[in-house]
Amino acid sequence: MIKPRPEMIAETRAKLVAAARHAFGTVGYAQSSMDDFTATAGLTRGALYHHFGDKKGLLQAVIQQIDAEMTARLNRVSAGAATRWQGFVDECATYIEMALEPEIQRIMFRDGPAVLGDISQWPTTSGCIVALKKSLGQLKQDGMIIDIDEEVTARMINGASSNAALWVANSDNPEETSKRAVQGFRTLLEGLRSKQV
Amino acid sequence: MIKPRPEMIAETRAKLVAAARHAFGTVGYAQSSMDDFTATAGLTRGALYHHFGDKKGLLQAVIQQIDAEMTARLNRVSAGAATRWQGFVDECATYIEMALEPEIQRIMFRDGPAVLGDISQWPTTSGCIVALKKSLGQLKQDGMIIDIDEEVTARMINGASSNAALWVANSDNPEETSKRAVQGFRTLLEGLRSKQV
DNA sequence: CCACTTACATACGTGGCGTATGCCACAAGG
DNA sequence: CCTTGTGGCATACGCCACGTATGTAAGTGG
Repeated sequence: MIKPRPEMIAETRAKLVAAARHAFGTVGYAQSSMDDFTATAGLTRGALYHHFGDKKGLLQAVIQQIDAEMTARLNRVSAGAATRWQGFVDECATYIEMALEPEIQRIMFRDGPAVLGDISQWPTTSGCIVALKKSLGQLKQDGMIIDIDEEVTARMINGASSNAALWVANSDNPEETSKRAVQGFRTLLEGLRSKQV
Repeated sequence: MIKPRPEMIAETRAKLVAAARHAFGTVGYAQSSMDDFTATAGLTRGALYHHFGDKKGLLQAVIQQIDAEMTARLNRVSAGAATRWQGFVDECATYIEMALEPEIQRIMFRDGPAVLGDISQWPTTSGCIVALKKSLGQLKQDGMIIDIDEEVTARMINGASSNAALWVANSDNPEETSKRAVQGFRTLLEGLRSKQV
């Protein structure tokens, strides 16, 4: 019944990440007291410093977890679409939808960049950016889209969607505004398609 | 020789804003000690709390100042272009260039949103967004661009350029990367033009 | 000239962070 | 077994930064 040692450690780390994720996602990184959320995990800051070095280290771990979830979700969406182009569009729409979730928005698009800097500087390169780049590369190979710089375009799509989401989430009428945003996004993406009549 | 009272006050406020702007722009908002940068302005936190309420209030004042400068710069650029479309493209390119400046990037695109939330929630609505919207509206009236949602598009351009700039600024070779970014941006904007043969 | 406000400085309390240290469980070696 | 580490985590301490409460001098209106 007694769990093996490595499992206990993993559980401790998971509990800390979960507690921090909740705190960061609700009240924000700077407003989250380490004493508080470690206590809710049944631990103290001692465990935190031991496993993650400092508050920023824990934020990185949280981000890594969320990013993995988001990447998996994006891959599922693009894989389930009829055409590659449709898959890409769906992927972008999903990206906006995800950016609407308060936890993702706060951690991935606001506090994350503010505390850790640009994504490319993060230890764990963002899987979402990679996923977008991959989709763009395939579309280019297939001749579905014009000749673009995948890296640049992926970055801009990332920025555009996160910003659009921020705007939607803070609007008076999120549902309706969301439709406007997604529609505007589709229009923007249409401009990337090949002019095949 | 003795300056009138209101002028003294304005000077005090200006000194605080300037000192905070420098501190925020170099070491970042969270890392800036109020005691430190008020001291470099020859004042104390007492003056800060009196005029700006708290640290966030001072950040708002700093942002307002920078935003005014950026808006003026954007307006100059678009006014000096040959055509409206060219003016708009130049405006966007200028936006990316501005986002490359460390002070603007840090304050306007990283710490600002992280501390104050979405721009639309800021007390002083961002003049830059308004400028972009205005340009888009005129282009639409002129029939130069397809039918788009100006608000959404302005937001996405804002997000795309700020993110692209963040990427450029942290790349190994900023000059070359900047060219790639601007070029990619132009390509994206081309997609908005009317299909007038 | 006096009451009152304004524009700041000073003083204090609190809370959060980082580090140093301590304790306990477990694992390895004799 | 006993002993000697070592890793996992808690406790204790000091520091720094923020916010507020209070003080004070200069200005302002009646």
